Amino acid sequence: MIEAHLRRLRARHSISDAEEAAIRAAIGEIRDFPARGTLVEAGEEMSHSMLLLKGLICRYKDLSDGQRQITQVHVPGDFPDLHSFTLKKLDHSIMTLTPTRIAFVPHANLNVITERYPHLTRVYWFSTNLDAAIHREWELSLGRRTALGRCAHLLAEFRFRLEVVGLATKNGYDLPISQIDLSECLGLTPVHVNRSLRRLREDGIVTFRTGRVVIHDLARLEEAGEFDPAYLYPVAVPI
Amino acid sequence: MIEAHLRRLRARHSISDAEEAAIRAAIGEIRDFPARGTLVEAGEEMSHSMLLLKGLICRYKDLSDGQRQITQVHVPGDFPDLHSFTLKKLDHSIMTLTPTRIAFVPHANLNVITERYPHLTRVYWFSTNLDAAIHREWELSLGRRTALGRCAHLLAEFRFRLEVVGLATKNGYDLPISQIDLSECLGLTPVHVNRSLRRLREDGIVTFRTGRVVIHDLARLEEAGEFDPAYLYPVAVPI
DNA sequence: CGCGTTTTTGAATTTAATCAAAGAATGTGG
DNA sequence: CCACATTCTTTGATTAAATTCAAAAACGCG
Repeated sequence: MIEAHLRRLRARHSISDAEEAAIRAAIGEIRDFPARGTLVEAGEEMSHSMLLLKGLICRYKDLSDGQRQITQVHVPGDFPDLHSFTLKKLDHSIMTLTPTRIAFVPHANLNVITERYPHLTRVYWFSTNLDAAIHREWELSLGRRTALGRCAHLLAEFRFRLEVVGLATKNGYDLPISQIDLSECLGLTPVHVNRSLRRLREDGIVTFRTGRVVIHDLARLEEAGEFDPAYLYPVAVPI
Repeated sequence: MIEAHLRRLRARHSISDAEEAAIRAAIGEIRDFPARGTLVEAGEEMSHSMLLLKGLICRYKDLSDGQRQITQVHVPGDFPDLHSFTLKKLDHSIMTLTPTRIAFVPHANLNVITERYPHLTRVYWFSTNLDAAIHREWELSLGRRTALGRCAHLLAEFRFRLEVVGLATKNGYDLPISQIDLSECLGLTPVHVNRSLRRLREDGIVTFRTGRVVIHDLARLEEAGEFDPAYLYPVAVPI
């Protein structure tokens, strides 16, 4: 059930049996949610964090004219609002992109972890710092990459993150979201995303269609987006 | 010496005498650095974190063609690379923008804090989560705000963060950096930043000149940037 | 004072947004 | 299972925003 999460943690750190037991003990209710539903509104007071078991969700912020910026997309195994444990009120909203299954982890249980399991606390701290590293890479995309580069980079990032939890190969992965969703990640209009994707397709690099990403040439995809996975910390780091 | 840092922490959380002592005990060497110098190169292995006592520094990432995106600017009292405690290798570089004074905090000492001071650990975890919240707001700026809105928002954010540590008033603050630096924060060219700043000045909102920001109309500045300080967590949150 | 950097401005170009509308896919209720 | 409605994708034409190129003016430092 939380296998994807453990796999994600163990990709970077060693987790002892006692720590795994502590994680399992911290988990409360498990619930399913339909696609495109609000999970948390910005400013809401949180008393639990959510562990994503299945599906895709995103965090986003809106401007007053309705323009939306998705600040991060989460894949199974992620702990999308672990930061609410210390922030309490979130500065952003969270919604499902696809049907999802979520495990709720009460903050009281996370507090027990910080009191009794310093190493596991550091591992979870690392996890929120990894989220911040992804934010920084997106800042680079939004601020400096071209439309084509942004699209390529995002598709490469998703592939890499999904592969860590066994949901992608070198050749492709399921991504059942719309080009509108992509445009809200990329700071572009849906029309321009569509044109950029056409270009990537016509150049024989990648095809995104009907909820699936088919990669024709991974090397060229990563090159087009200047994707370097170092910011995703793929290597184990003892802490 | 670390008064700005304590002030910043205590703006949000209560710090006990024992915790303050633990912070002071964790501090190692203190050094001064000139303006525009590299403090850390991306990918470098870190064994300490840096506490900014005086001056301004930034974190940034470059593309291969030399384009630079500054992902965050740090003000006195900030712990700019506290995240290196868990990440070890940084995904970005760090440089000084102005002459600075920095206190080095060995990771070994931070480790002691996580083993012995769970509450202080949560406070520092909060601190890195606050950094991530700033990243998200910058993603919104870079992805969706207009050039004018980005400039206004950034100047409003700097004012707010500097006021927390007593370095800004409602009327202005020192900001001894160039328009080129601003353009690297904002994902714009220096030329366009210059034009946006002229517009803000001619509209009687704010003047940025010779290292100083003079605010003519704070309400209109924050309105122009749709600045809402909620993401900076100005209110105390018990954790 | 003189040199290098930064700021400022103008003109031309490029990129991406906007507007508009036709097709394709998806989901729903009958 | 089909018909219809809705949403999403795709394309073309036009407009707007920001970049690029160029050069002069101002500033800051040694």
